[in-house]
Amino acid sequence: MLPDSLSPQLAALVEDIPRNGDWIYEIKFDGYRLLARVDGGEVTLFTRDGKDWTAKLPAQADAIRELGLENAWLDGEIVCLDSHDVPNFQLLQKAIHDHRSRDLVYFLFDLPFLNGSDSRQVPLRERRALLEEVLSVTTPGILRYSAPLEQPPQQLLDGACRLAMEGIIGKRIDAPYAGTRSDSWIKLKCRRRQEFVIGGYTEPKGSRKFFGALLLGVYEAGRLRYVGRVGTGFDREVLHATYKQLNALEQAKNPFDHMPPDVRKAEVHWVKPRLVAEISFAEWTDDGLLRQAVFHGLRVDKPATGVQREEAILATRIKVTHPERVIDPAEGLTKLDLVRYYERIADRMLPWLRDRPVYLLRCPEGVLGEHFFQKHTNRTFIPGIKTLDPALDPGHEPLMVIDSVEALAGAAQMGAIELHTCNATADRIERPDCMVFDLDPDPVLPWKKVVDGTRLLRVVLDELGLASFLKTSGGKGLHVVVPLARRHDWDEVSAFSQAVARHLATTLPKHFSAKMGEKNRVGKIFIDYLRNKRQASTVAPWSVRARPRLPVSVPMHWDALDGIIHAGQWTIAALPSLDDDPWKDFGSTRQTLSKAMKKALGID
DNA sequence: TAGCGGA
DNA sequence: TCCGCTAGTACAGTC
DNA sequence: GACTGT
Ligand SMILES: [Mn+2]
Ligand SMILES: [Mn+2]
Repeated sequence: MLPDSLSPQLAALVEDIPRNGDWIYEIKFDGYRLLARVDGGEVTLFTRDGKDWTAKLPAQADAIRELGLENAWLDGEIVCLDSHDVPNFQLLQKAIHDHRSRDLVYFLFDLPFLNGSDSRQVPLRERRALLEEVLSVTTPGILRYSAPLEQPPQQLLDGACRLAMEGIIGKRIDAPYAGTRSDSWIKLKCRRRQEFVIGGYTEPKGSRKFFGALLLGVYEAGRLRYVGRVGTGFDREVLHATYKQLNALEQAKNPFDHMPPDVRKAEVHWVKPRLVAEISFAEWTDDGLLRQAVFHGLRVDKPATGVQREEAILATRIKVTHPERVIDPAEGLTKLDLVRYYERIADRMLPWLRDRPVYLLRCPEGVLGEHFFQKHTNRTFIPGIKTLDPALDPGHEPLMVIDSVEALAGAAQMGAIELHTCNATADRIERPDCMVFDLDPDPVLPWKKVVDGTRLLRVVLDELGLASFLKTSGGKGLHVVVPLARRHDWDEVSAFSQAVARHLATTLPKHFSAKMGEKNRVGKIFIDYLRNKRQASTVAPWSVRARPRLPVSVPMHWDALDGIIHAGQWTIAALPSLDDDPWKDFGSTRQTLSKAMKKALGID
């Protein structure tokens, strides 16, 4: 009997090409795994986790139907081939977004059920013969048979890596179809390789001479971050030569920004972070550490301070149209300048963007041209952008999330100069995780008054017991942000912020207004608490503003407040030092709005 | 900006 | 293939 | 009820 669902066989990750057994090899498709269920005339397409994608891929469903099978389960991968016939994941995402299923190719590689019989127990060799026969009635186009590659596996792997593909898949020709991860299917991944700074070494153990492992790091925002150790890849001679160089650089102080978690103080020697090592490794772990690092030599030609984590994403740099278009006539800044800024600032900015809806202020003709605000994906496709469950904003296209350099630069390519974020994360959208006070001064108010007013707001928040963080707006005023535990709902946070604004406007009516509108803030600062409404948003930290000179909203230390001379003081061309992060404690500050605070503000 | 329909 | 057209937020607050 | 600022 034909099952309603089928769990696909997955490949186990292995390090080495197997020596025993009969294997066939295929390229590791850069696409989505797709299973097809045929029952009479009815075809359903399922993703690896069982989502029904039939409606997204009508051309493939039709093509399968035309095979005229009584019933079957077919297994394969849906891909989009680029102009060189190489599967390209980005093109695939775009084609699916655009509903262009005709441009996609469904490579089929297995046939676990056919015409009433369960072929999962028959050897792969026979299943593939059946599959080839089934597909012989159609000319290869939308459906193709994934023919095994003919060269020896090592050659295949080398070739795949040269083409920047992920690796290759091996399958045992005599094995049944396992509905789980199994070692009869293996994946051989391309190893990664880059340079790292040596920040220390450990004592040798046993018969090992000179040192045990090198402690490696990369620079991130001016600090050396530990990424793991490497203890293999050197012969005795290299070991000795490296040791001599390390010895000369020994110092008492740990050069990393944190103590490496996996080394004991007693066994470690720190060195000045000057030496650069070439390392290959299997992959980055989710914690940002190296897996299976191997030493390949010292690099004498590279300065250590330039060593950073190299992202595979850099290979897929987005295409910038009209790079020379001047988007800011005041300074002659171009669209390419904007894209480069966002690429450069991504590491700093992404933590404030990931996990929450982002809204774009798009200015395709630059800061002086018409602009519009975009909350939903609509027709725009930005490579790498994530979409949220449409249920978060019913009756609309999905909301967007940016969590990669690629998507950030892609947004800029789409003419998005400003990025605004929601005060809540997508997973708990009804519980804001911060409260924003947007200080909007009368434009003619002397700057000193703005600084004084901002300090007064801080004092009030301090007295309530709330820590707050400061940033420039990039426009006329400053922003003060209070991190919150995700406990209160929008109405509560909004009412609280309004009460704070009212309190200041009541006690210091010469300085503050709690009412919107130009007339209400003559000679004063309007404390805009309306940023705390459910559908409102605030310009994100590190966002550029769509104003002359392209100013940036920059996070600041409170004790730097007096040094600020203008809210638009920093621009994409002139940023403060990024060495330290003034908001580094933001994430660990979780505060609740207590009864006592509300009482102090007179909220019932 | 880019998708679309029409020329 | 080229060209012109068009969509793209949601509020509270103020007057 | 229209208009405004964000
Ligand atoms: Mn403002
Ligand atoms: Mn405002």
